[in-house]
Amino acid sequence: MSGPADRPTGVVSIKDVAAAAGVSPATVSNVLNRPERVAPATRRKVLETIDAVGYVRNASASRLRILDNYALGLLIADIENPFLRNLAQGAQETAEEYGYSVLLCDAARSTERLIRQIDFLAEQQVTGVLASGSTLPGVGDALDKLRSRGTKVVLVDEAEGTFDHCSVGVDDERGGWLVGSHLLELGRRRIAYVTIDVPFRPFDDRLAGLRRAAAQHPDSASVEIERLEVSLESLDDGGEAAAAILAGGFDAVFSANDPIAIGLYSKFVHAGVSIPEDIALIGYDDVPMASMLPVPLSSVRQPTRMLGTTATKLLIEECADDDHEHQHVAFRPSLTARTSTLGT
Amino acid sequence: MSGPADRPTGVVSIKDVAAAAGVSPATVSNVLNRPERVAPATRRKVLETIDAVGYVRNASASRLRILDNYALGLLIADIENPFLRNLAQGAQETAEEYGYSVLLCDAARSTERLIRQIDFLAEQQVTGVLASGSTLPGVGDALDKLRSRGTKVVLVDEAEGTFDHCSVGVDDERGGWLVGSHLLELGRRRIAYVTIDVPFRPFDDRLAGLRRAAAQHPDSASVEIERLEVSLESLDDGGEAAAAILAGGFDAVFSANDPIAIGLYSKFVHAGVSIPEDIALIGYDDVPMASMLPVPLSSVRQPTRMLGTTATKLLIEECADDDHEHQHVAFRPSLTARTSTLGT
DNA sequence: AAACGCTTGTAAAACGATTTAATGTTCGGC
DNA sequence: GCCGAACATTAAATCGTTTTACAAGCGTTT
Repeated sequence: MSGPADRPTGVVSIKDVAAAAGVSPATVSNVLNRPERVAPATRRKVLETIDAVGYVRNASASRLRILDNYALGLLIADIENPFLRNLAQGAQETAEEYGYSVLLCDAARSTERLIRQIDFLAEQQVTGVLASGSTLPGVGDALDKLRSRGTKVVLVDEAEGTFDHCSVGVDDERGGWLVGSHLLELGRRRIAYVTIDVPFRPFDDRLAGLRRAAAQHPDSASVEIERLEVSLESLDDGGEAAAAILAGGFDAVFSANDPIAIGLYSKFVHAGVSIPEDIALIGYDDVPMASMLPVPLSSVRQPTRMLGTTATKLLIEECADDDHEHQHVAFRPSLTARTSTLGT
Repeated sequence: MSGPADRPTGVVSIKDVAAAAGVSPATVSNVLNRPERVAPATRRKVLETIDAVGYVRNASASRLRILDNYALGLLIADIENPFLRNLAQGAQETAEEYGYSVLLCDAARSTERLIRQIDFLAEQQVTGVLASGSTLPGVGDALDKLRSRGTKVVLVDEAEGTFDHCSVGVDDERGGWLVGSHLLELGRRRIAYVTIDVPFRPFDDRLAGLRRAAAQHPDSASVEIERLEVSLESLDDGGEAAAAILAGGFDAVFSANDPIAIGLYSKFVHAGVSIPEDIALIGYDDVPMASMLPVPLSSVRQPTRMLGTTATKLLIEECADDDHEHQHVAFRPSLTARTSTLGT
């Protein structure tokens, strides 16, 4: 499958183009970067030559000279997480819109890899980084080091607001509160909160919100909330949790994310429990699958895509503006009530 | 949050380190790249200095000089697709293992963006590219151009085998055949194949395999196969398809992927149809959710992760070896039978 | 005709890391 | 005390692109 006469001899540089077009390298560079500075006839000839010899700009050389490469790093702790994935897509799109290129890094749940990716981005001299997972051990330090070198950093999925950087997050406490209010309004009183067996800030915040809703309830004395755990490694095997819930006489289950909820749903169906008559069930994240279950699952939706676009805009603004005020934006989650809590 | 006295003045280069350590830049470089060539005492001092001044290697400068940067591009047509996502993870892991860094590019279903990403990778001078989506219009040409510049390219999710590159894929025709054989063996005769409304090679291959299984059946005259479509944009709204299936008197449904199958499942449950007594249901891809449904879904599992690792190994081998024989590896899918076809 | 401005084009010096070839240094052996 | 080998270090060239400062050409104005 031979194209035109192959040019096996290494890379073709701007000098080769210059020679072939009978101009100087500087002119070729001008054609590429400030076309208005070169006469139309010359410009055309150079462009033709570029096409003919198959020249492609060497980004390394360019960046070396330029110093700002208009590249952003997008640090995703786990691309399997739909929250982060949507966020990444919003970020990618926005960056593109503003003419920035994006280096997408997935740490696949490994803290160690996340830190390696930070080092990688540092070596790549990206202008800014959009980072998730900053609360993982060691990650915050690595990001601080990055920032001290002048790289702009915006944190995502982290609503705290006292550090010297921008951040964008969702108000998880409010999300939990929404769920609590919803369940209590429906008359549920014994609520199980099912979460994972490793500490994870957002999940804890959701529980706090749930508890606040309970405390605010007029009949708060009658409300009971219990925290249960499932193993992070085997979400689909929430068997013990399901058993504990059935044995515990709960009339509602709030699970810290949708996959857990769906696993529980399946267990409940097998046990002959009807949702929501016997037990109301609600998840978090509103994954596409939630609305597709036989009993559509109530869930809390987060404006993930917008998180990504907003964070990216903040980051780009910080990269462009020298005097820049750090901002902390917290988005509000919204509850989508479906059959699994409302009934039909 | 100030660490040690910040060094706001731009980047610290190898020269700065050299000056601070009282050696020449060459020595610093040697410490970094061939530590055995420098006396232990000097080495230690240089390393300390690097740490003290916070030096980070400038990848652009390094790559410019080196020419081979041991970087691979990972071109993913759609990171939402679990098949490609798993593949990407396998690839990433393997690349890491061999000391290659990875530039992960997600085209988010846009052909135009995919092509831009190819150009981006070309400018980055990556050594090789692992590409999906090569059958999309224009992508093949862009990859050819890349290859003509000397970049190694391995195709994924593409079982064809006559071009001048390696490729790795799954035998989709066989996958369809497995499903057909399974359903026929269970006594099903009127089979609906539900796919999306845009042409997609792997999905068509699955149908072909299904038809072959039917043709091979001793009682092939009694077997009926019909192809139905759902809109790509609204998988969860396969309402018409579900209605058509119920009206059509089918006793089995094979859907081209799991999300479609799960959507249909939900519709069937609402219509009071029991699975698999009235209609057997089987999907494709074996997503985690498949086994979590109240009626666990039969599906076809592809060795996606291994696809990624194998493809990456081929790519790296091609990058390292000058004389390299192109290979075409086709993996075999396997059927996981669950309640949705077997019953209890 | 001299002076000026405007348009095009170019030579040459960066950018930071690597590497080759050469220069110092040290030290054991005689 | 001298020679050569082995070791440690370095000066300088190089990678490809961008940019600054300048030169050349040419038309217009005075």
